[in-house]
Amino acid sequence: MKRITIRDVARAAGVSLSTVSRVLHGNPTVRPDLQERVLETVQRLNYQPNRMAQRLRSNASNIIGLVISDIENPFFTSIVRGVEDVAYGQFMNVILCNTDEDPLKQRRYIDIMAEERAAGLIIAPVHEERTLDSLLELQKGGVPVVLVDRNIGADQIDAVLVDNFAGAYSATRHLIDCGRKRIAIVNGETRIETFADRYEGYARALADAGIPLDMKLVVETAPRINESQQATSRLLEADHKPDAIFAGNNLITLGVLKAAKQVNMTIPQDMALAGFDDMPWSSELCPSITSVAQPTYELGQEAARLLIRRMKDNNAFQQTTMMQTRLIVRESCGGLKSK
Amino acid sequence: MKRITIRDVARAAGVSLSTVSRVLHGNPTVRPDLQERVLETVQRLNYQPNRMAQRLRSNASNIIGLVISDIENPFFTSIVRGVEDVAYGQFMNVILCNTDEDPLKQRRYIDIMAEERAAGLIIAPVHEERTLDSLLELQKGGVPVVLVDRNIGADQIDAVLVDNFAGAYSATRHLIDCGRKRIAIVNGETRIETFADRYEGYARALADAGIPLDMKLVVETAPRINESQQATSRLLEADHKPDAIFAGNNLITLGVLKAAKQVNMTIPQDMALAGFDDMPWSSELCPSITSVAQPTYELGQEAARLLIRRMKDNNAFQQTTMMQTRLIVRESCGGLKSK
DNA sequence: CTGAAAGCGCTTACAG
DNA sequence: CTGAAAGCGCTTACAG
Repeated sequence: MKRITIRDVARAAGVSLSTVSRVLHGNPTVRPDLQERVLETVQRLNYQPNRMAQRLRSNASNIIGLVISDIENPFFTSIVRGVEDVAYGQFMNVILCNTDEDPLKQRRYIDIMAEERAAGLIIAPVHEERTLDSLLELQKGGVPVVLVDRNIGADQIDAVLVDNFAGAYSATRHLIDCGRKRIAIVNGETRIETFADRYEGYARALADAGIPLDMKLVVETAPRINESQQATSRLLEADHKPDAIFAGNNLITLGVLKAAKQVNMTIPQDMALAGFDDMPWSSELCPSITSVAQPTYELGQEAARLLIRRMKDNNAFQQTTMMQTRLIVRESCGGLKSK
Repeated sequence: MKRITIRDVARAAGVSLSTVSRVLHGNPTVRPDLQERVLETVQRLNYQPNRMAQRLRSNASNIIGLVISDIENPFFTSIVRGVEDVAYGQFMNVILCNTDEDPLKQRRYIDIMAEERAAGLIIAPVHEERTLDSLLELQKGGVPVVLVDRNIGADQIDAVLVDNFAGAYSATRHLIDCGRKRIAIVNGETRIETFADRYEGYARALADAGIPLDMKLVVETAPRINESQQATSRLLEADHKPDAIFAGNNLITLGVLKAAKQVNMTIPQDMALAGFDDMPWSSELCPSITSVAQPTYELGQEAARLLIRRMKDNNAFQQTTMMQTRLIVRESCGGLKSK
């Protein structure tokens, strides 16, 4: 099963390696008849260049690496679509890696992208000691990098971010406006920037309304359905129950719903619920869920645009794009309390 | 920004290239003191081998390519998790590509995987003239291939499949048992094997119950929320409405729900609904949805296992694993009609 | 046990 | 306009 090489083509077409290579790269200095003969031979032998060899020489590829942290979170898959749609418009291909919030996997995938000579890297990073350094190194090595969704403290790397603080503030404020007093937060781990920002927004909204922060109402959990359901169960079985929950993302929202059902609490009567991420099913849930919509697809698009911009001009000034969220009010918080 | 090469290491450590290479590959014939010196130098210079060059020579990688057709469909992302978990156990990395059901993109990604010298390929293929051939070619070229979810007619390629026919049959049968007479199907395009099988299961269940097939109740749509919502709207605004709908996948189910709400039809009173794919939110919807659960995670695991098996023994007999579904009955079909 | 050399499949100055 | 040759960074027989 020997592969056809450029040498085979050259021999079959009766020309030199150089000529074949030139034809393949659209070099115009080749005599038309030779060009045709080469093209015909390439077809006939079904020759496919060996990219390893190509890249060993010239170091380029048309692959964009996209590293996300949870493939099962629709937030990220929507970003993927945004990236892909812009990338395809530029004839780039997108390759995806899922780190699962695991610094080890992240490191492996960053290495792979470097070694595969990706044309660029878009990453929703897990913060970890060496992450920033390795990204900066990658960038210095000629692979443009764009951060998406999570700022790991670099004003040296282009980034596309969401105003998580403001989003969480608006949701919490809404719960307060609905007359809730004991507002809990079930949140992802605050070692992850987005969740830290959401916590801050929540805390600030409470403070601004003169509601003291009760740490018994602050729950941190892995941002997944099962884990957050269990964490919420513990919260709801404890002594002083909350009369409202702000959920840190869409998976946590589902976890909270399941936990509430389990202990027979009715939403919004017994407890209000607002959550981050608006999903296609948010409006179809029982009850429909008030949620903070993020511009996920647009995040992906913008990240790809920034990356391509930097691929074209590696000296471009660093740019951070910040996008706002939108609160979508539905049934899960009850009505507003009239003043 | 010149990269450190093996030559730099050799020079710095005062040995030959060969020796460095041997140390890096754990070749035991190297004197311990030299070995240590080399290792120390590698560390100090932060040397990372160039994979392009490595693979140009020895053709191996530890990357499994995983090609799916819709990154936004939770069915596929759950498969991804299954593949990853098994792959990591074998120290393989997984790289994902999203074809979007587009034969062109699929072709590009298959090529990329071939050119990147992936150690193996798992694919949920879009059926298209050349797909099977290119996969067979890849396999002959030494890259093991496993089909997942979709059989494109190859008993020459290992495959992990779901019994879509039986799943669709059981859901349709259930709707019949609930006393429904005018049962529609809103399905994905039957050019895709899974949807074709589901259609067959639906049709057979009707036939077995002596209910004539009414082609006005057979709707084909892109298997996405918006498209299926629109298609369902047209169905529900037409003359003789259905009294039940069988939805071809989880995204279509959401589309049907939205369409029903739009025309003020109440489920299950005005119309029953059962759908393929059980999702975390299926139980929280309004009403909770009767659905056909697929072993998604297990599909991914088994696919990875088959792939690794073949990587170890390229002469293994072809194997097809068929998995069954499970009908989960909830509120959306109303109660069973007692006989 | 170690080094010099060939070669993987390409691209690209360099001559002509 | 075209070819011969060098070289990308490795690995691996082949000598010693």
